Amino acid sequence: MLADVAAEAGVSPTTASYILNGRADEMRISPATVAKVRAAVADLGYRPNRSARSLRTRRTATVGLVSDRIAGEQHGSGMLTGASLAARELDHLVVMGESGGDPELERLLIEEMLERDVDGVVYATHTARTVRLPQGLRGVRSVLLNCEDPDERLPSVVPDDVGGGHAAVATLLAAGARDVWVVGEDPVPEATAGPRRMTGIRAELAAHGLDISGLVRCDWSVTEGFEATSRWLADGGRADGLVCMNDRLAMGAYQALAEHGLRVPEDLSVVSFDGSPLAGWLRPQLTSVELPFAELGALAVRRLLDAGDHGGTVSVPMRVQQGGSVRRR
Amino acid sequence: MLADVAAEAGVSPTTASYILNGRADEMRISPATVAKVRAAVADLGYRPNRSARSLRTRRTATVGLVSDRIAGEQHGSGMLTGASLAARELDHLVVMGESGGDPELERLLIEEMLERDVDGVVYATHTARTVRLPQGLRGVRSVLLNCEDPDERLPSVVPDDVGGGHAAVATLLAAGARDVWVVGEDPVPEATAGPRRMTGIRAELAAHGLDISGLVRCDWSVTEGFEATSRWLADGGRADGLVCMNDRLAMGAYQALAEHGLRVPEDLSVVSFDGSPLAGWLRPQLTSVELPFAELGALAVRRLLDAGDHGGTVSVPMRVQQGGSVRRR
DNA sequence: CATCACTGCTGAATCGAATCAGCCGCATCA
DNA sequence: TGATGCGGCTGATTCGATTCAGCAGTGATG
Repeated sequence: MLADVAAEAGVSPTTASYILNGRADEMRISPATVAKVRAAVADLGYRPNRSARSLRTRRTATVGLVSDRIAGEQHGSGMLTGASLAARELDHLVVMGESGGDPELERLLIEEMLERDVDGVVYATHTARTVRLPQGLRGVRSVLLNCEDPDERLPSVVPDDVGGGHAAVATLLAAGARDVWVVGEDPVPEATAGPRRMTGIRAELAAHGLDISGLVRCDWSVTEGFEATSRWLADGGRADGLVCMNDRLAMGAYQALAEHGLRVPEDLSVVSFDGSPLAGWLRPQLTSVELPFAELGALAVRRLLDAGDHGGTVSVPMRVQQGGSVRRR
Repeated sequence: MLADVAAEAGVSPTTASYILNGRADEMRISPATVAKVRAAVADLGYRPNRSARSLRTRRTATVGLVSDRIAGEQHGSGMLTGASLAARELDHLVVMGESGGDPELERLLIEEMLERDVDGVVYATHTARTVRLPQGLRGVRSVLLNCEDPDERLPSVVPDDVGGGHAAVATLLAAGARDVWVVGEDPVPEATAGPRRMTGIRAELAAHGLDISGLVRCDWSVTEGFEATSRWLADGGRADGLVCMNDRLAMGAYQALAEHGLRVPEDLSVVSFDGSPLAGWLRPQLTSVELPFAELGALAVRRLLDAGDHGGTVSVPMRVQQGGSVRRR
């Protein structure tokens, strides 16, 4: 313990404490004494007891991360990776809990985290959406991850879906596409990804004097993507560029296109959103606008621990992950 | 704080403490007093300060979970979900850290967890394999998750890959397959999934007087699956049943089969391992022997917190997740 | 030469629980 | 009647740090 270090160095625990907390200069401790204490620390392999420290300081060098199911789902778990790494860089650890969407479990998790004096809480959702900050987090330092609360001015970290929409269309236009259809429509009212991507898509087309040629309505699953695209093709649907709202949808669309004898990218170009591993598994590999999950998670933790952060939403750019689904010119 | 509760109830903090720690009977505290204290607790909304408690008891109601990259990869993150839920059920929280495979980062994470007095550490790997327990965990209560240390008799939780191999082949045999090929071969010497699955596969075939007809060698990626299977088909390869070592490989095999005009399951049946979401995305949906990640994670935490656990490996059964890739008879 | 400021350090209290070693009063027993 | 036991509770210490208030010694200042 600290007392042993102090004894070994021949100083008081107070002095040792100041030195270990980087307050040596402030407290005018002589370099000689500092050296003695550091030597003692190294000698004894001293490691502070975090519980004791937390008891006094009410800080634990720990951040909470509550989510609905970001670990459970395939891709979004990158947010955890990013959060974990960023926390480590700032000498913190992540305490995580998954509610699976159950509000009561969520309440319990938050309560347990606060009991353990986490220095702040990241509240994350698997799907980009609007949320209401849980009661238990009111007054608690927190950052929203992949979601926003329109009623509160909270720090919030989300992907830049509008910019992503621009990028997706820009990729198609650069390949010469002029007849662009969109596949997928977000059915959940709170979800933000769909509408924002659509905003970007339309704006980028408008900048070239175009608009979308049409919308193939379906939700964001492989089977829906397949069926909706099949129906569209069966009805004589045609396009030279397809924007799919996510990679799974695109996979379904690929299946439908193949069944109708259409080749990607020779007959039409396809771009989608997510940049998930799936994009790299399809043939041809899918050009997809990447959700920067790890960055989102890391930024959320950094903002949480940045005392100077003054709230508001930060949108992280989405980059185009090149595949082979857009025709080269 | 506890002192307030005691004051409100008109008893000493000692008494209140005993009651809240379930030692009322042992300490012969009268029911009347217990009731008073409980009322005061409810009244004041008392929540114990965990740091203070930890300082005395050296327990934090927290478990560490260090992994290489189980969050980072798509499917295995289910282990986190399971661990989180099991921890909650036992009134614990999970402190997680991802090393990304970097031994130095792993060391740091473990050190930080121990400093924070986690009650134990789950050491998890993304890929089922043998490992050596990290130095920092020697003498620390720990459970291996999805890995085993052959040199130590540690509690370890892994999927039953041998049983999975049996199940995969049983499914094919039940569909009438007699000419069974295996696609995929584990190139990493420490990996255990491949060899064990192969053991089960051969044993189940042997039980029916058969053996595998051949092995299509490749590592476990979509592109390798595609290329290796394509080569095999080009060389005149034929089978009525294909066992793919994982779902990604199977996806590659699907692509190759389609290119060669072979239909699943009409021309041959396919089973694979993982039971990942991908299996449900393929057409036809893939019959796959599921890796029970959530169960594995949950069991690891339960064993970690079970003082009566005496070590040794527990293999969790792998169930067949039915798709449409095996011919019905 | 008294006052003052400054340097370099320390003693003691504090955070909020857990827990050991009793203590008081009353019934029982020889 | 005095010893003994037990039911029901409490005082004081402890866990290991942080931190406030303050105290010697020294040199400068008026």
